[in-house]
Amino acid sequence: MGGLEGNRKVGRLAPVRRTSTVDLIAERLREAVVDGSLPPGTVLGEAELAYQLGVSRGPLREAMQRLTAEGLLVIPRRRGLAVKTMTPEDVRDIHWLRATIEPELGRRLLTLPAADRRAVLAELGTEVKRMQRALRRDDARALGDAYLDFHRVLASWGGSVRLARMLGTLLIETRLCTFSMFEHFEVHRDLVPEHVAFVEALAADDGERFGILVRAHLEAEVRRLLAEPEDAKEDDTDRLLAETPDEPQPLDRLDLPEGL
Amino acid sequence: MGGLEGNRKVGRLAPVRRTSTVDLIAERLREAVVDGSLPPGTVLGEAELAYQLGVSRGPLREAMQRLTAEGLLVIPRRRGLAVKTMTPEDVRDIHWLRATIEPELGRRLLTLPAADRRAVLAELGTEVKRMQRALRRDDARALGDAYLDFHRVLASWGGSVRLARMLGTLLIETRLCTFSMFEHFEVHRDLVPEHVAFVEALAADDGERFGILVRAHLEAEVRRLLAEPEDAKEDDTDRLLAETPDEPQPLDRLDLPEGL
DNA sequence: TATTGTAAGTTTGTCGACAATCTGATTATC
DNA sequence: GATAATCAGATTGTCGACAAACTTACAATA
Repeated sequence: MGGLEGNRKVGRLAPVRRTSTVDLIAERLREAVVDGSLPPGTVLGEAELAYQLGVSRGPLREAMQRLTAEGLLVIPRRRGLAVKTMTPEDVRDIHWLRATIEPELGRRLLTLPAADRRAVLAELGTEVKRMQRALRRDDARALGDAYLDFHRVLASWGGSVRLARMLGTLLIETRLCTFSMFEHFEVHRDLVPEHVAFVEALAADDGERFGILVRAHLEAEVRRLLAEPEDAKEDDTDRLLAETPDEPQPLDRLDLPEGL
Repeated sequence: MGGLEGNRKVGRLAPVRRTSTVDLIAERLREAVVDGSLPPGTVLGEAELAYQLGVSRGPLREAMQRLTAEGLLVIPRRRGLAVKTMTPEDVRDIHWLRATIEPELGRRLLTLPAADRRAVLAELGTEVKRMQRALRRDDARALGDAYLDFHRVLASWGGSVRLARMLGTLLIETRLCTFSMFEHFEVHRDLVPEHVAFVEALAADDGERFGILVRAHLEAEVRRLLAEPEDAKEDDTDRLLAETPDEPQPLDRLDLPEGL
């Protein structure tokens, strides 16, 4: 009788979460992208990468396709894989999209039952505290991670699987924007008070104010990221990546994700 | 001098669009999904499908991963690939998302320069005419195709690559909703006047009205699709697919696309 | 009769190998 | 001296094959 307790409702076992190798590789690659071990413009050979991951090239190539569909990787012809370098246009696009999505998420959050709403606010509060601790330690990396998790919490409670997935990708792309524009993290002091204000607005049931604050934050981020538009990263890796033409692509049909 | 004319600006040749095999396969699969040759719940073996497409299993598996990331396919463990069957919850999610996105697109369209705006209206008008012709012929298939293209035009002029890509996927998913709920197309008479009204609202610069109309249309679509929630498609293919549990999945972390 | 155990068959998941292609540099020619 | 052509090297794209895992059917037992 001791030991395996808790299976009171016998028909309701939690399903076993078995994850495939491709999933593991994809997750590993995403981690590497967000933590900066694969900076934008990195061009890696498949054989080398597969060896590092301890898998064969087959599953790796499958995972690459997954990341490509998410827009985090580009696959230049016969040149392995490259982490996407975000252009100023990408920066604007990503942040504009987030500025459209996140206020909507806030609005949806406020329609949740009271218990759930308390739970969300608690989770958000936890992340803000993480941000505060990171700021005190001047740990830009930890600050950025907590920032991502804060917005991931927002996504996960939005009630839409698709939107959550999309915002999750957008957040990784946001991180790529930072890496594409600057060489490394920098501590961003305004971030914490801004997010405290976000939580306060939500706690006060003021979805309108939340939206305004979020939009202001994101616009400020765009300005900060695009402050010096020209001198940002002009090394050779970018030119290799530029094989994918960003400007002259014919605008007749950009309907579906196709390698890009 | 005859022959190859038109290269006046010599430095501005259109880049050669070379498409990889994986791209071709992925596009082919998407076509098959939208035209109904791969109905929701279809479980196909890799070898069989690869043979039909005339390729090896390698590239096919890579394309599968691409479609999986888009949410059109699910990959049950060791059971090949299955076209996603949309649940009522999916139907609501997809249409709610579209109801959030498309009004925003309309608003953005109205900020375009006059010339572009005329071009959009022209393209939209063309699609509406296609819808009208299809309706006169009682061709539900053609009507549905024109419907998709109408909204694709909307997406392509929205000024956001990411949003365009996302709406493109959402539209295919919309088609999957139809296939998941009904056995086949049905001619939908209200569709044409509704879309005429959309174009009129845009032509009148009334983004507000456009948004209201679009939301109304999408809500009506949800009601129509979920009219008979129980008797819709209860064959064995669905149960096979149900290996991916829709209800009892632990809701702790739904942050990133992982197979699902 | 229902349930469990066993076994065969089929299919996936993974790996290794081959060939086509691209890159980069070196050489020859105008 | 600069441009074009050639050649070697390396890497991707694709295919075939093997082993593990899962499914399904059948048989045995309680």
